Amino acid sequence: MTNSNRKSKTIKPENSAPRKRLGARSREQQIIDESISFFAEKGFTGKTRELASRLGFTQPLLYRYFHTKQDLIDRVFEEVYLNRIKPDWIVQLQDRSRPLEERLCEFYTVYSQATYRYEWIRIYMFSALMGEKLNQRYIKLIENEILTPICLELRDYYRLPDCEPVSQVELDHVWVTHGGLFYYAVRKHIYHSRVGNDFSAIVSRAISTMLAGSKTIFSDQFDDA
Amino acid sequence: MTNSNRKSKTIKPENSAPRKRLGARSREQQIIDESISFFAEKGFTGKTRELASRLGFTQPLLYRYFHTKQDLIDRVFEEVYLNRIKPDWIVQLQDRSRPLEERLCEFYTVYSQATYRYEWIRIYMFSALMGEKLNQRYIKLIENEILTPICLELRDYYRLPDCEPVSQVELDHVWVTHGGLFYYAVRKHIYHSRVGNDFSAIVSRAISTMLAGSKTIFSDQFDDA
DNA sequence: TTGTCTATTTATCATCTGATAAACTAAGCC
DNA sequence: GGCTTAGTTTATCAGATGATAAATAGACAA
Repeated sequence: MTNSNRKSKTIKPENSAPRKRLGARSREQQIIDESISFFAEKGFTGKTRELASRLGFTQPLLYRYFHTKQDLIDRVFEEVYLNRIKPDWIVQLQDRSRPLEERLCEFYTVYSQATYRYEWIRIYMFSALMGEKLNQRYIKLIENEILTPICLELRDYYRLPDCEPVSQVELDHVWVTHGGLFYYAVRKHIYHSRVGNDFSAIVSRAISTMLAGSKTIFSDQFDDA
Repeated sequence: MTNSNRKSKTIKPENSAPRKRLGARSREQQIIDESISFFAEKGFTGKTRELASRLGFTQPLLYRYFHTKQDLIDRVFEEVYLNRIKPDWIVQLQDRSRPLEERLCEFYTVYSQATYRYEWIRIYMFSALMGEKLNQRYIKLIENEILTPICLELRDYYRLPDCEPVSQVELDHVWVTHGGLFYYAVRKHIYHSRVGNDFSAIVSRAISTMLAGSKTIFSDQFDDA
């Protein structure tokens, strides 16, 4: 009865491909690549059999390359979170020989190209909802390596003193713009919503608005100092 | 063997509560309430046995009130998406006898109180990742009932003509602020991140910035008209 | 008290799903 | 060819999970 609907044992001559046999290295990378795409679409409750089916082989083969499903998921996390932010971006961001508006637009262009992708955005959100610690570490990284430097550049832009540490108020304020731009990717890849197709123009307008309108917010930080 | 770890059959005198017996109505509402909290935390792959355990009764009882798990999830969706946006908010938003800045701040205060909650934000994001159609309908509702009116108020604010329909550029621009504020709730409830505790002040600064800095963005819409 | 109704539990099923062991087979080497 | 190595499949397990049927028991009425 279990065998009644299995007829593939001996009858497989019409299958054009005899059977691919990949080396361990390339097979492993192939699995990781497809897993990113697969888990991005289905979430981490996606079934191993369906993943294997997409890869064109049977489910137990996955366990030759990854001891458990969680091991595979961890590798996917690594791939998603690791080396996303290039240190050079922050260096460029702080190059005061160029206009801040230009630097910010350029930064968000390269940053968005690296992260505002279907796979990245969705895996990022899935893992955050799961309470993954990597996500929280990543947020701290963004605050320390990106938003805090931006706050300091804004102080310089508004010709304000730069003695005190960046406050939560300043941080929250740049988070609004940062989050607003990130939310473009959420609308596109998670909500599957219709969005404007010229993202660099959206960035340009958002940055221009923030610079033109935030002076008093940053100034107020030093009123009673 | 199956029975070896079951000792609750006859021995249950020490359990203080003998056994609650609720009416159908109140039990059903109790299940929905707890389900919202449960699925918000675990996602919709949360197990029915764990949900029942939280409710203090056994798993099959769920199936007396909801025919399938999906039925229960659908009820949770309804509860989350239904009647979130009160028509009066939009009426107030368009009351030009009051300053726009004041109206926008007030709107985002009531709007955030209704939606920027742990349960709501998480269920919203889980369902969006699942590709729920209700989510896409909700986004359209926001665009039509909230963001488009805001764009029209901004045109009035900048004393621009109000003849053409609201463009995608205008919409995308107010989406940045709207999304930036929404992202505050994402950081708080999904990333479990440290956020400023005075959200109304954050709203106030974001609105003030947008109004002070967006004039050229909206004006440019009518340059070549 | 007794009886009826229905809320709740116990027992159980069928299927799914992650994981393992063993059989199979393609590829390289002698 | 025959041998060895390693990539792949087949068969299968054990536990989890949504769902159902039947047994149990609290509440209320006569």
